[in-house]
Amino acid sequence: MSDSTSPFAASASSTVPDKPTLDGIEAKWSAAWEEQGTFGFDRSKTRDQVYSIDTPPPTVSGSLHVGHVFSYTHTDCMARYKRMRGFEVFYPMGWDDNGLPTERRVQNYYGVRCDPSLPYDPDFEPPEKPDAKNQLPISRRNFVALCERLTVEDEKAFEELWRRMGLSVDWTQTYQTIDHNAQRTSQLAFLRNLARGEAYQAEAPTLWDVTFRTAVAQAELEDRERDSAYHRIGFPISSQDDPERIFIETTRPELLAACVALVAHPDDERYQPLFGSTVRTPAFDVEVPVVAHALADPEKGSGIAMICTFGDLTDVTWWRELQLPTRPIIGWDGRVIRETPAWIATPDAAAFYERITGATAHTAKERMVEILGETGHIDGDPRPITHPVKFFEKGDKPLEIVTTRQWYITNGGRDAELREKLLARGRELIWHPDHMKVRYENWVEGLNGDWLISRQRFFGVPLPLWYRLDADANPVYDGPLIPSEDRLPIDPSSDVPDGFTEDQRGQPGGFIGDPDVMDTWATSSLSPQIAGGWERDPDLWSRVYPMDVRPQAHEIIRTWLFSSVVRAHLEDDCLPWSNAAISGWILDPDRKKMSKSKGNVVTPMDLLDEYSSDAVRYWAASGRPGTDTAFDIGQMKIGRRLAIKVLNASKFVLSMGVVDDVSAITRPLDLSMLAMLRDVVDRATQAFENYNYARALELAESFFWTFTDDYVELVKERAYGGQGEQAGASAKAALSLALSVQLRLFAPFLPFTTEEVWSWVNDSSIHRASWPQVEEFSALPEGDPGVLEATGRALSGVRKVKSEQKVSMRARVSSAKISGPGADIERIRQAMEDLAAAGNIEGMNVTDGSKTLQVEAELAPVE
RNA sequence: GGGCCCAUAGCUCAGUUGGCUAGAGCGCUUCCCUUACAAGGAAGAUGUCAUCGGUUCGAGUCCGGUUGGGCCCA
Repeated sequence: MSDSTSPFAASASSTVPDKPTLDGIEAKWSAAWEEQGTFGFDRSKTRDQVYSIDTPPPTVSGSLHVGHVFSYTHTDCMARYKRMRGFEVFYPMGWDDNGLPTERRVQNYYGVRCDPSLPYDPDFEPPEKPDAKNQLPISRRNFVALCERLTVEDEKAFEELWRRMGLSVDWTQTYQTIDHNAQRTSQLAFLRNLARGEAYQAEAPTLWDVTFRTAVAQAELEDRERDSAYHRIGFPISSQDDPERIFIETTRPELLAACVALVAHPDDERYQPLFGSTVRTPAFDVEVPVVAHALADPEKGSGIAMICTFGDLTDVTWWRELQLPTRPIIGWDGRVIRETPAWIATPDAAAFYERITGATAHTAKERMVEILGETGHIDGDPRPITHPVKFFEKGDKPLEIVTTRQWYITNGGRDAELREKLLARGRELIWHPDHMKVRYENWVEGLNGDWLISRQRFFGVPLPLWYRLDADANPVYDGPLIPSEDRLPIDPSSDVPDGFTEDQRGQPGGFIGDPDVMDTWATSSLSPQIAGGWERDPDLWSRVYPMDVRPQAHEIIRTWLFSSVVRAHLEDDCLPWSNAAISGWILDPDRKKMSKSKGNVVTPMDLLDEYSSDAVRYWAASGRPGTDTAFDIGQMKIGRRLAIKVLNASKFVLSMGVVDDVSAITRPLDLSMLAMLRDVVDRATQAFENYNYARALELAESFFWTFTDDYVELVKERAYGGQGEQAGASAKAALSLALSVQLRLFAPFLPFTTEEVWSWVNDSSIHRASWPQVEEFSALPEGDPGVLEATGRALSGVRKVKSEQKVSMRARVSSAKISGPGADIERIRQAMEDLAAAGNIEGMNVTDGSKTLQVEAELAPVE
C-alpha cells in the first residue's frame, strides 16, 4: 500500500511514453497481474479483513453474450474497490457445467444420446460426422465423459473473456459445479439434510416433462399462453330412470378415461342437487361422484368440471383434499399407457380405450373427440380459447403430471414455521436495490410444496443412495443404504454399498442404486460451500464464510438465491451472505431483452477489440444496480474517449514532474480544485459503500472533465514556470495529488488504463494501492471550491467571445472586462493571473456589479 | 387477478434528506491544428420533468388517481 501522504511512490523513476495508447494494454496487464499474483487471495487474513464474493458460475454451454460483460463488470468494480479499501478479496470463479444445457449441447455437438441401459465402452470415440437427427446411443459413463470433454473447451472461452475484461478473479480458486469437490459437497449436504429429516422421499404427483423425461420443480415452471378449446361433453346421470345429462366443458378430453369425479362450487345452485350423487363417464362408463369444492369456478365453462388424474395442479388439489382415487393413464413418455386400466370394465369401454392407447396426448385428444362424436356424447363444436399452460422453462411440450417416487428437501412450502424463518432471512439480507426483496417474499409466500430435487437425467450429481432389493428383487425404499461421509462422492450405479458386493447389484436380496441425479440448483445452491471449502478446508471456510455478497440476476431470485438461503439456513442457521447485488438486464435499442433467440446478441470479444476493455467496462459500470440498461455503443465510445483522455492528461501532469510535497500547495485555485476533489472522494466512497458503483463513476468522471477542461487549462502556464518557481510548485504539487487521487477513483472502472499510467511512476499495482481518503487532504489549508467554479465560468466567457469571433483559442485578448456578483468577483481575483494566462489576456478589468457573471473581451489586432 | 419498478432534451441517462434559473454525454449547429490530447478542443441551440389532483412558504422529488411501458407471481 502506498504512503497516503505521497501521491506516488517516490522510488519509481518516471517513464512517461511520448504517445500513450490503449492498444495492447489488456494483454500486457492481464499477463502482469497473473505473473505478480496481484489478485491472489492471502489466506492469512481473518474473516473481518476479508471481502468474499459468491461468484455466479456462468453456464458454460451457453453462449457468451454482452450481458456477461455487463453484470460481471459490476461485481469486479466492487471487488476492486474493496481491495483498495484494504480488504483481502476472496473472488473465486466457478463454471456451471452440471445439467441439462450441457446435455443438450453434447447431443447436438457430438450427435449422441444417453441410453443408461448400455454398457460402458472404454474405447468409445464420438462420430466424426455428427448427425444430430440420428443420434448414436451411448452409455451413461461415455455420455458424461463427453460432457466433461466439451465443458473444458467452453470454460476456456469464458476464462479468456474474463481475463480480457480484467476481472480481478483469483484464478487459482476455480470450481466446476460437476467437479469432484462440488459432487462431494452436494452429496454431503444432502446426507446432512437426510440425517436431520429435511430430505425425504415421497410418492406424489409430479410435474413431468415428457421430452426430457424428468421431473421438474416449481421453481422451473413457467406459464405460456396457448390456444386450446373447450369441448362440451355430456355425462349421463347414474340413476336408471333419468335421461338427463350433465355437461362439462374441458380442454383435455383425452383424459376422460382418467376421470375420477365431477366438481362444482358449493354455492352453485345449478349443481347443488347433484352433490352426493354419481354420474357415468361417457364411452368408458365409469361411475364417478359429483362433489363440491370452492376452487370450482362457476364462471368457467359450464361451471362444473371433471377431475382427472391429473390434468392440472387444481386436479391435484382436489384429489388431495377430497380424497379421490388415482387413475393415471398418461405414462412417463407422455403417451397413453398401453395396459388397459382395471377401472375400464366393459368390453365396449375397453375397445374405446384400445383406440387411444399408446397415443401422445395430442393424438389421444383427436381420437377421443372422434369417439365421443360417434357415441353422441359431445355437444356442438369445440369453442376456441387461450389459456395459460405450465411448461418446463427449458422444454417445449406442456408438462404432464405423473405420480412418481422422488426426493424432496424442505423449503417452507409445506411448513409455516420454516416459511416464516425463511421470510425473516429475506428481511435480514441487504438487497441492492432494496425493492428486489419483494420478489423473494412473493416467491416464498407462494410456495405450495417442498423442493423436488430428483432429476431423471445423466450429467449431474447422483443421489448418493442405494436401496435394498427384497426376495423378488423389488426395491425396498424405506431405509435407503447410505455411504459413509468419507466415501463421498459416490456414483451408486458403479459404487457398491458397504456390506454388499458388485455381483449383488439387481439380484434378489441385493441392492440397486438410485438412478436419479440431483437438480442442478441442489448443487448451485451450495456455491458458497463449494468455493469456500466447507467440510474440506475448515481454515479457508473460517476466513470467508458467511460471505459478503451474492451478485446475480433478478430472474433467478426464486431459484438460485432462494435455494442458497434454504441450504445455509438448514445447514448453519445463517444467511450465506450479508448482501445480494441484483443486476439488471441488457436491452437492445428497441428496449427488448437481448437474447439469442431474438438474434440481437452481440459478441462481447468483438466489442472489447473495437473499443477496448475499459471502454466497454465504462458502459457496463454506468448501469445502476438492478436497472435494465440499453445496449449502447455510444457509451462505449465515450468510455474509450475517457480512457484516452486519462492517458493524455496523466502524461501532461507527470511530464511536469511529480511534486509530492503537499505543503507546496498554496494558491487559492489549487486549493479550490482539491477541495472539490475531496468532496468527490467523500461522496464516491459513500456511493460505493451503498453498492452504487455507477454513482461513484459518475462523480469521478464529472470532476475529471472539470479538472481537464478548466483547472489544467488554467494552471498550465503556471506549471510550466510562467509565474515563478513557488507558484509553479503549488500547481505541480496540486496536479500530482489530484492525478493520484483520480487514477485511484477510476481504478475499479478502468483497471487497464489506470494501471498503465500508475506504472509510469510506481513499482506496485494501483489495484493494491489504497482507495483515496479524505485524510489525504487533511494537511492542506481549507480551499474554497467556488474559486475554480467561478474562474472556470469566466474562462468560458472568454472562450465564448473567441468562439463567436471565430478565432483560435490562443488569440490574444487586449483587454477583458469581467463583472459579476461580489462573491464571484472576489473568487476570480484570487486566480486572476491564471485566468489571464489561460485566456491570453493582456489587460483585465474585474469589477463587482452585474447580477450575473459578464465577460467582455476585445481581441488584439492580428499582427 | 395480486405485487414491484419505470416515465426528465431528438437519443442514453443523472438529479441524494423537498430548496435559487432542472443537469451530463451523445447527436445537431458554428468554429479552432493550441507545446497532454484531431481517436482532440471551444462555444451555441434544445424541456408542458407522462397526466390529473393533493400536502407544503416551496414539488422533477412526498401522497392519491389516470395513462403508457417493463418485470415477478397466480
